[in-house]
Amino acid sequence: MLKSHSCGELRKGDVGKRVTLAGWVDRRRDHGGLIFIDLRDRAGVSQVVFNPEVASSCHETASQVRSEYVLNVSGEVALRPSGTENLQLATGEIEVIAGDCTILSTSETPPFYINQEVEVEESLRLRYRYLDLRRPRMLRNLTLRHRVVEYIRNFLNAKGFLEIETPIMIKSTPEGARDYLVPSRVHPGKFYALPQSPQQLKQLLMVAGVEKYYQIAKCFRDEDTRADRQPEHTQLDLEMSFVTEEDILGLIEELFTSLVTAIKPDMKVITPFPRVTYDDAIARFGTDHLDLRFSMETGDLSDIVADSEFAVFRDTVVAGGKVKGICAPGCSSYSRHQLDELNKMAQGLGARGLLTVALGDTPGSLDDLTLDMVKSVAARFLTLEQVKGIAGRLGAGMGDLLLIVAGDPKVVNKVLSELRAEMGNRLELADPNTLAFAFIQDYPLLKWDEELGRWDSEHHPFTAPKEEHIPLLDTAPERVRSQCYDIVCNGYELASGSIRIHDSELQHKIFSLLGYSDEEIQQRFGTMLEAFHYGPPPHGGIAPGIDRLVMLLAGEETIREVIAFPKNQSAVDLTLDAPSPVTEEQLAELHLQLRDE
RNA sequence: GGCCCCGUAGUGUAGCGGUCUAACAUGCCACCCUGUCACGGUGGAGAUCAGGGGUUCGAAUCCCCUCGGGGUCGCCA
Repeated sequence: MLKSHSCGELRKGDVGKRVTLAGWVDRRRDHGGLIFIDLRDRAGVSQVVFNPEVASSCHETASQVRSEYVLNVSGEVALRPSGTENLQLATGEIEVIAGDCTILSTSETPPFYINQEVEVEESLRLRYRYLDLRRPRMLRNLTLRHRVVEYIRNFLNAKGFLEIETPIMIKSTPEGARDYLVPSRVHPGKFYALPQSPQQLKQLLMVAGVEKYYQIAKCFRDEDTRADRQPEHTQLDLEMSFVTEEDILGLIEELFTSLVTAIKPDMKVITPFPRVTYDDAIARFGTDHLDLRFSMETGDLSDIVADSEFAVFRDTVVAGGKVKGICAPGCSSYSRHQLDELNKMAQGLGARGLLTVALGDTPGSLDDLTLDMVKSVAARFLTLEQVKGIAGRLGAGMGDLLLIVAGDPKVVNKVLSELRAEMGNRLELADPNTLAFAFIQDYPLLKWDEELGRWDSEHHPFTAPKEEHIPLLDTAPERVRSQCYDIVCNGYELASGSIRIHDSELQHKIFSLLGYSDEEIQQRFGTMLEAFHYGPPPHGGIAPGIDRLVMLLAGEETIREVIAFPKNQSAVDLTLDAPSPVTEEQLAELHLQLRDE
C-alpha cells in the first residue's frame, strides 16, 4: 500500500507517528514560506504542512502542486500549534509535517468545483461523472446505497433466503413495457430481451423448491424516463413459498423499519405501516401512491352540488362525473397570480378548469361565514348552506382556500392528487425527515383497456385473485380484487407484489380472459404453465425499488443522484456516450439492416 | 408525440430594447506573503451572450425555427 493511514482517520492519539498518506489535493494554501495542503481521500481530509526549513525539496514540490493532483506524502503527525486547531474538521487537531512528497499524478483544472457544494448543470456532471462522484454529496449517496444493500442482504440471509442470480438475456414477452432487445448472432432473426423483472424465473425457482429467494436485480424497461424512472433500475426482487399476503407484508415492514433505524436513525418511521385499500386511497387521496405525511384529504362534493345553480357542477354530476375538492389551509389570501398558477396546473393535467373558493380573510369559525365573505367566481351560484356543506366536507374553516375540480372521475382524481402534493409542498406540510410508509391493498385484478377493447392485468397476469372472487371472473371481472399489494412512501410507489397463481387451470383461465389464444399462451408462457404441472407450491413475493428507497433515505429529488452512472432524460449515458452507432460489420454479423426513416 | 421551464467567461449568477467596449463571485495564470484552513494582497488572461433566421435605426434582451438540458402528460403489465 502507498498509504499507512487514510486522510480521514488521524487523531490526537496518532501524534508522533510517522505516517504515509495518499490522496487528492482538495485545497492548497501557499503562504510563500509555509504551504498547507488539504489532502483528501475517501475517508476524509488531513492538513499537510510543507515547511522549507524542514524539507526544502518537498516544499518545492508542493509549490508545483495544483487542485486534484494526486500526492504521496510521508511525515510526522503533530499537534497543531495551540490556537490554530480547526474544529470544523474531524482531523482538525492534528496536521502532518511533510518530510517526503511525491506527485503520483497531475490534474488539469476540473470543469467544475469538486471541493465546493455548488449546483452544477447536471449534463456537465454526468459527462464528468467520475469527477462528480468525488464530491462529498455523491460519495455520501453511494456509501448510503452500499449500506442499504448490505443491510438488506444481511437481513434476508439471516432469515434463510438464498440470493440467486437470474440471466440478463432472457425471452421477450410483448406485454407490459417495451423490451430492450439483444439480437442473436447464432440465430438469425431471433432476439433475447433484457428482463423487465425476473418474474417468471423467480416463480420457476419456487417450483424448484428454493422457498426463499432474493436478488438485487437489474431491471430494464424501454420507456420514457422521469425523475424517479430510468431505463434500467435496481430492485430487491424477492419471492417466498407457502406464504400469505400477511407474511410478505410483515417481512417487508420489519425489513424497512429496522433498516431505517439502523442506517438513518434520525429519520422517523410511522409504525405499524398504515394499510389502505385501493378504493379508499383513490377516494381519499385521488391516487394510490399517496403521501401520508400530511392529511389534506380530498372530499367528494357531488351530492352537495348536484342541485346547485352552478351549471358546471350540476351538469358534471348529471353526466355521471364527479365534483371533488381539497382544502388548502390558510390560503384564502392567495393572489390572483397564485390562483392562476394553480388553475394552469390543473388544466395542464387535463382538467377543464379549477374552481377556487376563498373563505374570508382571517381564521375563525365557519358559523360566522356570510356569502359576501366568499370569494369565488361561483359564489353567486351557490347558497351559503352549500358553501358551508362543501367546507364542512373538506374540513375547511375561515381563512382557508378550497380547490374544486369537476369532470371525469379519473381526471378529477389525478388533478386533485397533484394539487394536494403541490400544496403540501408549498405549505411545507410534509416533514422531510419522516418516511410515511403505507401498504395499499385490494387492487382490482383487471382493468379494461379501451384501446385494445379487452381486459388487461392491473399488476401482471400471474397475480392471484382473491379466493372468494374467483367465481366473479365469469360474471363480473371488474369486481374481482387481487392478492396484490403496493408499498408507497412519501408519494412514491416503492414496491409492488402479489401472491401468485399456482394453479395452471386458473392461470390458463386468466390468460384466456386477457384475450390470449392457446397458441400465444403456449409460446409466451409455455414453460411456466408446464412447470405448474409439477407441483408448484403456493408462493408470492414483492419487489421494492432500491433506487427510490435510497433516494428517499438520501433526501434527494431524483434517483439519478443515487445511481453511479445514470442516463439522462433522453436515455443517453453522457459518461460513455451511449447509445452509439455500430459498424456495418457488427450489423452484418447480427443479420441486421437499418431501415431508412 | 403534447405541454411547461432553462441555455451569458472554466463554474455559479446578474443584465431582460440603447450608456454592454457584457457585470459580479469564484476558479485559472503571474508576482508577493511562515500558521492558514472558502488564507490574504497586487496585477492579468478569459464570453462568436447555445446555433440559425426575423422584427427594429439599434437585440444577450422581442418573435420564429433548430439543437442541447430539465420537469411533466401520454407511456411505465
